[in-house]
Amino acid sequence: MFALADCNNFYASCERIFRPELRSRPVLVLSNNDGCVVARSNEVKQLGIANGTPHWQIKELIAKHKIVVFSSNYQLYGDMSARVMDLLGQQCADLEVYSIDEAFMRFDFYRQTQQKLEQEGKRIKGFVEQCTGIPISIGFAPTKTLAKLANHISKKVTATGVHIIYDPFEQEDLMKRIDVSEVWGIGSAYKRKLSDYGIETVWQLLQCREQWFYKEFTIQGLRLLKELKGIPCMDLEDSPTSRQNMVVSRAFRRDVYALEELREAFANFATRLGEKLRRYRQITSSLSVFLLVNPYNNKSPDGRRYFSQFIQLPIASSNTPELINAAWKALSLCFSSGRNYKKCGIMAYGLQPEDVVQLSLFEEPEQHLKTRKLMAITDKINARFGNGTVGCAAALISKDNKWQRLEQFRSPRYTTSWLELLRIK
DNA sequence: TCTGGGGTCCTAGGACCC
DNA sequence: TCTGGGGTCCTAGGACCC
Repeated sequence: MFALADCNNFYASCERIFRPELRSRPVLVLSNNDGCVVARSNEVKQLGIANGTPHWQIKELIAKHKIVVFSSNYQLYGDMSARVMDLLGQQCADLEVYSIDEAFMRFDFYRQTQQKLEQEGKRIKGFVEQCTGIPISIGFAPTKTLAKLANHISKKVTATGVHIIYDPFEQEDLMKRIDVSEVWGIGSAYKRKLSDYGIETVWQLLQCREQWFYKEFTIQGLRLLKELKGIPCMDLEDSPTSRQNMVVSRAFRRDVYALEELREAFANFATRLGEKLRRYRQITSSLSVFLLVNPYNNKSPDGRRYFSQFIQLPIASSNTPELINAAWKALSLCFSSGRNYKKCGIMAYGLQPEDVVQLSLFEEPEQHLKTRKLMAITDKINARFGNGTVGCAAALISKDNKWQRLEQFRSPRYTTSWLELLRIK
C-alpha cells in the first residue's frame, strides 16, 4: 500500500506559522521576481484566483479583499519542508521525498481494514501538524498514481484530509466527478487529446483499452492507465538519482535588446551556475545558453521565439571564469539584434562528480587548477560575508538591472538566519 | 525500373511534474 | 509598465558505423 502525504497550500501555510494572525486571512505567495501567483490559502482559492495569475492583474482584488501578499522565501520553505519530511520519516522508513511539499510512503498493512487505515492516516496527520504547524493531507492506495488521486480527493472532494482507494472501480460516483486533468501525468495536451475522444472524467478513463492507450499515448500513457486501474508500475525511488542537468534562468522585468546587457546577465547566470555546481560537487563539460523573445509581444523579425547555442568546454569545469567565457562565446553565436528578449538562461548538461575530472590531453591544466583553488576561496568568503562579496568584475550589476530578483514582500528567514529570528515583545 | 538491414549515439523538441 | 524557475522522461530523426 502506498501513501502520499502532501502539505496543504504549503508556502502559504509556512508564512502563517510565524504570523498566526493571518490564519483567518487570505494569503498568497508570488513566484520569483514577484511575477505571478504560486501558492494560495483557501480563502484566495475561493476568490477564484488561479495559480499562475500575474500579480499586476489582481492588484485590485488584493486591495479589495485585503489579501496578504508574500514574495517566495525559499530558505524558510526549504527548512520547514526538511522538518516535515523528517517527521514523516519517523512514521515510515520507506519514504520518498518527491517534492518540496510531498512525500510517498509505503506501508505493509494492505490487509488492514479501512477503519484502521483511516485511523493511522489521521494519527500521522495530527502528529505532523502538532510538531510543525503545517496542515497535511494523506491518500492511501495500491499504486502511486492512485495515492496521488486519493490525496486530491481528501483535499478537494471529501475534505476529510485522509482518503483511501482500494479499488477505483468501487468508487464509481467519485470517479465520475473527477476531471481527467487531476490524474498525475495528464497535462494540458493530453487533456485536450482525451477530450477529442470524448473522455472527460476519471471514470471514462478507467474504461479505456490498454492497447489503444498505448498507441495514442505511448509507453507513459500505458503505465499511467495501468497504475490508475490499480496495477503498480512504479516503485518508491529510494536513492535520489544525482541530477543530470542544472539550469539558471531569469525573466527580465522589461524587454532587452542590447548585447551588452545580455553579456552582463550571462556573467551573472554563469556565476550562479558555478556556485551551484560547486555546492553539489559537480562539474560540467558542456553547456547551452538560450534566449526567449517576449511571447506576449513578439517583435522578432522572423517570428521565431527560441534561440539556443550549445558549447563544449575545453575541460569539464565548475570554474566561474571559464563558464562566463563559454557562455559569452555561445551568446555571441546565437544573438542577433532587433529582437526583444524577455527571458534567458544557461543550462549545464551531463553533470559529473568533480573528483573524476578528465583533463584534456593537450590542455595545460595548471591555470585551471589555480582557478579552482580561487573558486574555493571565493565560496568561503561569500559564505561568511554574504553572497556577492567577491566575484568577477564581469558580473557587476549596472544600475538599471533587469534580471535581479525582485522580492518586495519577502518575510524574514525565521528559521535559518540569526538576524531574522522571530522576536517576542 | 532496380538501390540492405540493423545498430548506436546525439540533439531538438514535446510532454509532464512541482 | 507588470506574465516564474527548475527539473525529468520520451520520441523522432539525422549522422554514422558495419
